[in-house]
Amino acid sequence: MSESNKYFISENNVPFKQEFQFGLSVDCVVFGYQEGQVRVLLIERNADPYKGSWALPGDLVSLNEDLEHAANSVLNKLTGLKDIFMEQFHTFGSVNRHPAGRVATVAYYSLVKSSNYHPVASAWASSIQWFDIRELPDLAFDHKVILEKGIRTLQSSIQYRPVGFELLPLKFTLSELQALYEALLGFKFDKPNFRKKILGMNLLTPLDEVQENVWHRPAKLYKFDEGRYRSLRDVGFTFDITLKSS
Amino acid sequence: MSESNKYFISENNVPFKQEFQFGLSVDCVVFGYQEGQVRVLLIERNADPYKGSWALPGDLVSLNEDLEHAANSVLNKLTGLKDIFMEQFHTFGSVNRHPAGRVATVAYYSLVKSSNYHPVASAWASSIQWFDIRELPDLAFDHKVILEKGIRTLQSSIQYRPVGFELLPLKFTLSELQALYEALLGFKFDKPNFRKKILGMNLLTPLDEVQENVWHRPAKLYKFDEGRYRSLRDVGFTFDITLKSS
DNA sequence: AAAACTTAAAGTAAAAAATACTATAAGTAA
DNA sequence: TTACTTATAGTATTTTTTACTTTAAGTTTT
Repeated sequence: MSESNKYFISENNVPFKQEFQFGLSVDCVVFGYQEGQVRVLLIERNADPYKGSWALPGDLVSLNEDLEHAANSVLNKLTGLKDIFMEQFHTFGSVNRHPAGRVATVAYYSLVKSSNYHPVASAWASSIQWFDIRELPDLAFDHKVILEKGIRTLQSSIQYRPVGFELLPLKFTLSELQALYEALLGFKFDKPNFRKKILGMNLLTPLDEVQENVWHRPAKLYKFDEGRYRSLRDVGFTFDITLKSS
Repeated sequence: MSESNKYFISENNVPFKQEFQFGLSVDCVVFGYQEGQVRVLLIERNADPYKGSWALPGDLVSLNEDLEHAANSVLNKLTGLKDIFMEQFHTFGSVNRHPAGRVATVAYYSLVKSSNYHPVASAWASSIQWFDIRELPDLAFDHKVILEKGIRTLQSSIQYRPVGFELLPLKFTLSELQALYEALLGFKFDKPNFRKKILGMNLLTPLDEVQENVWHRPAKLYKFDEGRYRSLRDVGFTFDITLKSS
């Protein structure tokens, strides 16, 4: 490539040199939490390439579209989900990752309460399904690699900032919060110590209510202190706690 | 965009729909450490756009080139630096970030001992210079934003894994290590406690040598325990220590 | 109604770590 | 010899972590 015309622009203002023949796509790793289970949202492709395969929701970005916008609009187009906050975590750009040409993909992830969302397959998704992250099907393109990196990113992110506000009911028990952490991180904690750790963060406000309709001693209900939650999320903290012992 | 020909490929196997008119670039944020100072490597552009401006070393990726390769080869082409391990940290893809068309850029960062490297301007870099990260010039494109995100990424990364092996001389004093941490994080530690914390990690091997040619009491020299260093880097840890008190 | 069972939650003792210092040592420079 | 500078050991207090034990509050079974 000669330098002199590297940035040459054609008359209709479209660059046409070989450097401008990339495709750019976004892929969304949407994690859904419900009752101790972490799942990820996959679509079944109804378009080539990889027609019939499971894949992450994703698509090519339009030339006049920002990345964040593309991520949300693609997700909406394929699944009906709207207004989901997604965070970029990595870009995958191997030369041969896409059969139709050179396509780099920017991957986003998100963690939502799956009971709040009811995805509906549309566009070139013939079906759509939550999969337990421990039981994944084969995936199109390099989506397996993307998804695995997404899982690692999720797990490390929750060590440095609080989770739960968007995932648990408004009022919840400490055991429910513990189950959430255990599902996300994949291991168990000692119950009394988990309680002390969490309570010591001043993150929770105890309520004057207890569980109902349970066949054992009802647990006290808590809610998040929203101000404290936000400040911890922004400042960050370190969640390190002993593993299982019970 | 109609679905039927979304992945249509022309006869010479080049996709030509509007989705394949992106440019993709890489930009390198190379941090250099030397004697308590953290600097970043910038080039002065000798090509349009932004000719004459300071910028991060970076360029468009070729169609048949992987991202990591592009990052290293661009850096080498512009600065002469070779074999620098760089880590991807974010992709910037605003619609109008590049005047020549739609270009998304994948940003990489690295941290090296600057005395080991002697960058030489070449290709479309008319000059090259290390800048103290606290005194940055105006930058081309959105490089200021990229660089600032790079600094934040660097600072948070060193809280979760050890640094220093590649940045300090083979034999170093605890004060030199402390100066490194203070420069990277931007604040001071209590000296005795820093020593205890670091020594308690079993990361350092004490040597039977002391500093020479200093006009005060010579400090003991240490080296990194390479095995321990690697395992801490892989497993991760949390470096949290009290701020200044001296 | 008592006993068995299940989960919640408080408490506690020991160990480890963090914190804020003080004191001392080992050199150079005046 | 004295002042000065930096290194480094030490220490006492507080805080946190860890690994438990005990007690409480309910339901279900007998």
